[in-house]
Amino acid sequence: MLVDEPAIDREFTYLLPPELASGRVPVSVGTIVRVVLNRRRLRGWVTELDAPLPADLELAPISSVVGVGPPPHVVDLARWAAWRWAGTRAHFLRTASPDRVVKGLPATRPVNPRDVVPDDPADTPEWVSDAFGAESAADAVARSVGGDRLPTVVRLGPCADELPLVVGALRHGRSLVLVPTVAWAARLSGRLREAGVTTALAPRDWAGAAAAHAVVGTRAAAWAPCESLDTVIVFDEHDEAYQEEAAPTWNARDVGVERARRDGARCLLVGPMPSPDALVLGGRAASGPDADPRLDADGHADPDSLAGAIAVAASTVITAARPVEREAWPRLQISDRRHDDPATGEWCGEALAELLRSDGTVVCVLNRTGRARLAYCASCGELARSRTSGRALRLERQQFTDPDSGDVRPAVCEFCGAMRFRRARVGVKGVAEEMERLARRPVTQVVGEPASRVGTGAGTADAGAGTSSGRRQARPQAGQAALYIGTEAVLHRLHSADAVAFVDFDQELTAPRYRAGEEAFALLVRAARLVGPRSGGGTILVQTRLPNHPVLTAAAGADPSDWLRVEIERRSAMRQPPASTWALVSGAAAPRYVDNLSAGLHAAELDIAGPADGTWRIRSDDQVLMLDALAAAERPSGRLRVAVDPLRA
DNA sequence: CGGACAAGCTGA
DNA sequence: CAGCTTGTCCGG
Repeated sequence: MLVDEPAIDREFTYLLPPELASGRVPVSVGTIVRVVLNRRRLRGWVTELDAPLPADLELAPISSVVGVGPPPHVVDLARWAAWRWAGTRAHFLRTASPDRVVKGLPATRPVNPRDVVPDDPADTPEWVSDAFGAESAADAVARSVGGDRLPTVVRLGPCADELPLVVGALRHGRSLVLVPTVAWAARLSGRLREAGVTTALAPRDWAGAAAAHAVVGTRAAAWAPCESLDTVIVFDEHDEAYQEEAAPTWNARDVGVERARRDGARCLLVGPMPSPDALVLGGRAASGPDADPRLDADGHADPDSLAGAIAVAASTVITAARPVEREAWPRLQISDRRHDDPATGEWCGEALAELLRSDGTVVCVLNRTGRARLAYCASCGELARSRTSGRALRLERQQFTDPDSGDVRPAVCEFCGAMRFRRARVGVKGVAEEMERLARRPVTQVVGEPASRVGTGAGTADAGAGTSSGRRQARPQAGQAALYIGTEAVLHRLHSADAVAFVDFDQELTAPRYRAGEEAFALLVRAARLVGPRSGGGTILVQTRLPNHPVLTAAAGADPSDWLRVEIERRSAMRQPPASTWALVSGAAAPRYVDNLSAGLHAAELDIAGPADGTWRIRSDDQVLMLDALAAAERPSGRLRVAVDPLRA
């Protein structure tokens, strides 16, 4: 058995007294038990029955059987995840276990889809049938080399209804549906129940998940105790909410993909923009040393075949017809700040001013961080950016510093040759006050937790209430029109608006993070959900000095494929995830752990850099080799953090 | 992790 | 040298 103490990542053997073996809770792999280890009473999981008896050792008995735990295949999944994110099994088994004691599971009945899902193929859009229909090219490739069914990537506009896809899946059998937010999970499970589907909202209804036909939930639901899944669907698979920020930095989408692979289930990765990670998953069954059709005989990735696999996946993305996808996006209006009349204020262009004076509900987004970072040409208005990475250059004493290379060069505009630059400077408080004056109506500020009002006017901040069932609210109620300003949190707290305006989008587009473009796109997706579909007449307004940035072109045209191609090429060229696997190693024990790594078998093929700020960066183009090396290196005692492919790096 | 036990530091 | 801190080891 394994104790619930991640720092003790070792198995111990105990005796199972006959009276506990025949108790109310049957003992199997995954069962939660209580033991005494080194005078401490600890909870833990059974990992093996009839384990070999260690010689010359008096075994202690298990103290008690606590309750039902994760099923054996989930215990094994935890073993895989511990390898995949260089963590401990206990960490994942915790996530996979109920938060209260469960003494028994409801009986699993065979699923008859006709009984639980209204059969209305006439209402089923073509792209939904496509997602379940003929084997995709990627499937065919995988089968031809004897591999498993690969995930299918489905592009679904932000305002499209997800229900037909879920219903399509339920017609085939049991489904695990992952969504990024609790509100979304609650809404979807409510709709499924209304339709008569036996639904469990995981992880709250942990035991129910074992027998339900549909299991719906957020990140932790990837570990729900369901059996014999037919389909795993991940909605908004690009969403950062799926990834744990603390080490181990596991991602629920990836767990879902692996789970589907192990169950032989269909896997749909759905979202307005297929993430580069999803395309890699769709192109290779990234599933450890066991079986991977894209790996050579020694289990290592061939970069050429990986690139080919990504290309196959990209070309087999399932999409709705163009007009349908366009309808699922609101209009995107780009306000080019390079030539805007500065008389309307440093932060506010003509288009935004007009929007503020309108009588609709307008949500303004302004991330206050790094506000003094951007510099733009005083004569032509172009933003100063690195030619290689597109990141914003920092202006100091008439000189530019490239955040990547550290190169310093004189501040000369690459577009017009002028030598005078201004700093883009916007503070949220000042903007809120000026905005109120400009709009002649109260502005509600949404930053941290509760919404607070600025100024004196009335105006209610009915944020975060969320509807628990029914369709996403598309339009605000009459008379509720209001003006909001906030950090991106405002997009999570409100659920509908006539317009969303990004006061300074360049900050998102040029942020010094390799996922900046993806994150910027994700913001536009959130905004689109507030505003509603194209026919609703709502608008996303983006103030920018980069009006031709591919992220903006993608959202404006409701087609992210061109941008995605560029993004994947850049990630490959710069050896960023998912083209390369990274691990950040820090903590007091980090120096000794890195020593062990460099002394290991494949050290020559690892790119070890650091320490910078006490953190080492390990990198390899070969994920399997890298993760094997991380697992093989002995972990010295003391604090050690290993973050595999963290979001911010 | 946290209890045990050993080795090191301190103060009257 | 008792009393306390700090460090290392190890668990069934």
